[in-house]
Amino acid sequence: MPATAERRPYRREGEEKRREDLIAAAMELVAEGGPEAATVRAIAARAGVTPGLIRHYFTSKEELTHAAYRQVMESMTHEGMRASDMVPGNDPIGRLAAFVAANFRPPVMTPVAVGVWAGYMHLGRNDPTIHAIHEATYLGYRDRLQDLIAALPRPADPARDRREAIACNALIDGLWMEGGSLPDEFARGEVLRIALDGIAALLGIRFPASAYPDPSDRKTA
Amino acid sequence: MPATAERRPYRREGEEKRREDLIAAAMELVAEGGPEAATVRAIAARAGVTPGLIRHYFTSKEELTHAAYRQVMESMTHEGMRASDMVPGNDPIGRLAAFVAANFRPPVMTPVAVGVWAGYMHLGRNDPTIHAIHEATYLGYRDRLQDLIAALPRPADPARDRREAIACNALIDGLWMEGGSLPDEFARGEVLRIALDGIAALLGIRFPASAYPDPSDRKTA
DNA sequence: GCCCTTATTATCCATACGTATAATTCCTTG
DNA sequence: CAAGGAATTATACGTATGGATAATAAGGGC
Repeated sequence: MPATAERRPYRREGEEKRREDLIAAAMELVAEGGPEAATVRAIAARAGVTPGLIRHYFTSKEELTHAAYRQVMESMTHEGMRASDMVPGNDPIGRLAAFVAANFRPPVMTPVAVGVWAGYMHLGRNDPTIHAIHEATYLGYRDRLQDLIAALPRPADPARDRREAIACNALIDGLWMEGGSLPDEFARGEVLRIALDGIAALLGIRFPASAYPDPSDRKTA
Repeated sequence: MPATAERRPYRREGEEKRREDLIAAAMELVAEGGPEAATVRAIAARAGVTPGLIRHYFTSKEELTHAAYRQVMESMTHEGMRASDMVPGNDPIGRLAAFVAANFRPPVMTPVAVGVWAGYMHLGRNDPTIHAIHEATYLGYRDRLQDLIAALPRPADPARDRREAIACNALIDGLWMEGGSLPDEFARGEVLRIALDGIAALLGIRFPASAYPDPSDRKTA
């Protein structure tokens, strides 16, 4: 053992940036290889630090991975709500279309997001915190969708709205999963087009042509 | 250390039974806690043997878990095909309804099946064997669905059939996931009813009342 | 009823994991 | 420019994992 054991040089960073970097590194690794690939050592290497630092910012590795999971899930819901809230005027169909469309473009429909979701899905059955995050984001999403459906210009029927929200949510989930995990399987804009057509059929409405992606991308491969 | 170290007594079993037991044990553990819970020691304990025996029947732990995964996936596809093939006469709508219904009852829609599916889903991105099994069962399922849709009594339109098969597949997937992982969230038969209504809306058809579950179970909670 | 094959158990090994703690170096404050 | 504190690295520990090998006993063939 040489006495000249060189110690790795480093820079001090703000707490916020370090936490963000570690969460981002954990997200990437979970997306790539599932939760079991997001080891303390791998996360640290990806973030460019040494493993010990993780426990300086998080009381345990679990806390870090939970934070990463929550961030992915919340970002997805927030994207949809933000898009629908941006539609001006009293336009229930336009708001619904915007909400749907947000799910089928980055940053929501990406291999990373789908990978994280899949990697954590089964953990919710054993980990109460994961389960709580999953339930909160999942049911919150569906409730938001049901609100948009209930606002459509037609006779009120809460039981029907519930069933249709469940169906639309399932359709969006399935398409999002396929489109995000097999991006080369579909033409540009194809998944969104199928989603809008499907939701219109499920609800008995029509979306305006402006809600659809550019027709030049509509090729069905 | 006592010299009377008692060796565990055992019975010799046929190779077939031992393999089945080990696969079943691996399936259960994957369903309960994901692939990382299916350790060599846990599988052996569940099957009532000692860890060394696994390597006597399988060249590696991977080979065992792949066998378990393939068995779960193939059983799901076979259930749907078997149900639709059992419909007598030239009855495309009845065959489609039977295919759909098979997905929303045991042994297809169970927490175990959904757990195995979720546990292995993300592994397909790195493990070529898992990916091949996933792709074969997944696309095979969708092709089967598209065949049933193409057989409906209406003008032929392959491009439309493809889009509708993608949409129906996504709807079934999403509902199957929800219904299997949150069984207490839905009334008996509710998921199947929503699925049939949704697919009918997506395809512009109507299923006969006989395709639906017993009306006494239709309560919407 | 003995023996021999082999199914099964027991033990060992190298590795990787999460965590705890000690040692250092960067940066700010005066 | 000195000093102290905190951010970061380095090292060590206990445990669990998958796999390899040696020891044993169950049960069928003669």
